[in-house]
Amino acid sequence: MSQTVARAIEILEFVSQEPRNPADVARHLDVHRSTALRLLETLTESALTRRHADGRYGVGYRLAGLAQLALEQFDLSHVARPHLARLCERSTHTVHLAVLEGDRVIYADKLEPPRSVRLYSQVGLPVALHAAGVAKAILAFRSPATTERLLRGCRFEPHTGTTLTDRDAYLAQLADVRARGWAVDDGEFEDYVNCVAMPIRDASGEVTAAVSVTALKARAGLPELHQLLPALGEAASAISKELGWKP
Amino acid sequence: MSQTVARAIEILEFVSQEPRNPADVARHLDVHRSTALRLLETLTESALTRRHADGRYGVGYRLAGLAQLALEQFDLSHVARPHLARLCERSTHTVHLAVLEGDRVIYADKLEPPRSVRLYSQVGLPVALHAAGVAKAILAFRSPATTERLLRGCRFEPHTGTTLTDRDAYLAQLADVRARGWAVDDGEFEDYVNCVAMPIRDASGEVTAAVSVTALKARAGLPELHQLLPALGEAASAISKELGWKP
DNA sequence: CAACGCTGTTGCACCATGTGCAACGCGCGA
DNA sequence: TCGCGCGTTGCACATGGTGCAACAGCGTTG
Repeated sequence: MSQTVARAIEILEFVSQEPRNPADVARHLDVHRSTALRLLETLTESALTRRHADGRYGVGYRLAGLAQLALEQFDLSHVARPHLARLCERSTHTVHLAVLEGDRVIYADKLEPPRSVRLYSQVGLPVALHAAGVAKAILAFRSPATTERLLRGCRFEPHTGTTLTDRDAYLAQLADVRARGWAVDDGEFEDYVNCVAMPIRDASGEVTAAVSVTALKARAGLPELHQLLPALGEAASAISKELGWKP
Repeated sequence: MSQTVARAIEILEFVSQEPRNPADVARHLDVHRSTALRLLETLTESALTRRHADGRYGVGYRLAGLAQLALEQFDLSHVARPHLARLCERSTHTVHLAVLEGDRVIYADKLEPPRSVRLYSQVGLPVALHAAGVAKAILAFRSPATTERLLRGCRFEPHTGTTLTDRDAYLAQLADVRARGWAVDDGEFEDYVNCVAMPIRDASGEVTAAVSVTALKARAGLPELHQLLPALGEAASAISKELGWKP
């Protein structure tokens, strides 16, 4: 692991939220002002960041350009996108696509209905394996060996009153998910957000992705989200079939 | 300038074109295999890159996520986008938005009509100041001092038979651009590509951006592109007005 | 089937680079 | 006018980044 590269990446994350001046960046990284400036200069030279007229640094156009250039590498997202859009429109809630990547489950796409409250999730960030519906929807359909390996680094930290903090209880819930075909997040990561999730299968029938419908409990609780299971199932099934899955 | 960060960024550029295995990355950077692997591991840990099942590394979802997160920082692109889209549709050619950033002119947006031949330009990359229409459209309307400063690092390298390699001839052409209000690239960077460009003004009347219509000479030469000057002017003017410019 | 070449991986010594520091100038606010 | 915070630069040095050696695995070739 390269400390210097990790710092540069953290700068990108930091200034993506909003443009920041070099002193803010130095404080955020807990490094000297001259160190922050040198890292910013390197990122700016390649246009991943840019210096605004007021001296603050924000994200540069090359970040957008690289994302655009690499679009065709996000093949699953491409395939899934129209189905996610339809599900988002039908459900009027936030829809996520998540993928198993190495030892993590990462959000691969996110669609939000117009005028919705922004949820915490961001494309590219990993989920809390023990608390996220999409993670349960994936882990439930993996081999016990794989599930064990993925959970090895999981500390079952309590986030809310409903977070599962006991490994055995969690594995029991995965058995339920396997039986019924869908998973939930019952305010386990944030107590005012819940979701329902279903696995996506690839051409070999393996589960390495999942799709979910997420809402504020105040807007739609689990009972309302349960009504959306048919639509969620249709989306998950359509994506799976387009990936080559034959049920 | 941080060599380590620059290497990591070069890896991102390299694998954005297509996924690559670590040995390819090491060769590309001219570093040891273990160095390449360590840099890739750092990028992968933060999901800027990801490891495919076949061992190759491609771009990761976090790159897309950061670009999405930072969307609102590209305010000029937002303002310009609808006008660029209309111009692209009307002209049926590639449309670029470029901005002056520090001592460089960088492509900020690019729209291509369906089924068009891909041109070399990429969002986030700098242009050759002496050979690009958008650069001339910007430099022509900057103060002589700024133009001198920007051209200080310019070596007027010949790219094609029509590249301007003499500084004084270039400055004379900038005077023409100023007089008539638009610039051209007459196959100066690539001999089979030409364009027409116009400056965009901000609220204070300053020129820090430009818009262009670009085409293969085989599809549309300068005479055909000249026909598009009214439409180009409308787009440039509409964007300028939306930025607060009052003519 | 053995040999070879290439790749991925890891631990480690070492050196090149990244780092913080000091100093300075500037701008801003009290 | 003064004090403070920030941006910037040159430099000494500490540390992290680097290449190397060794190993295992895999695919190809003879």
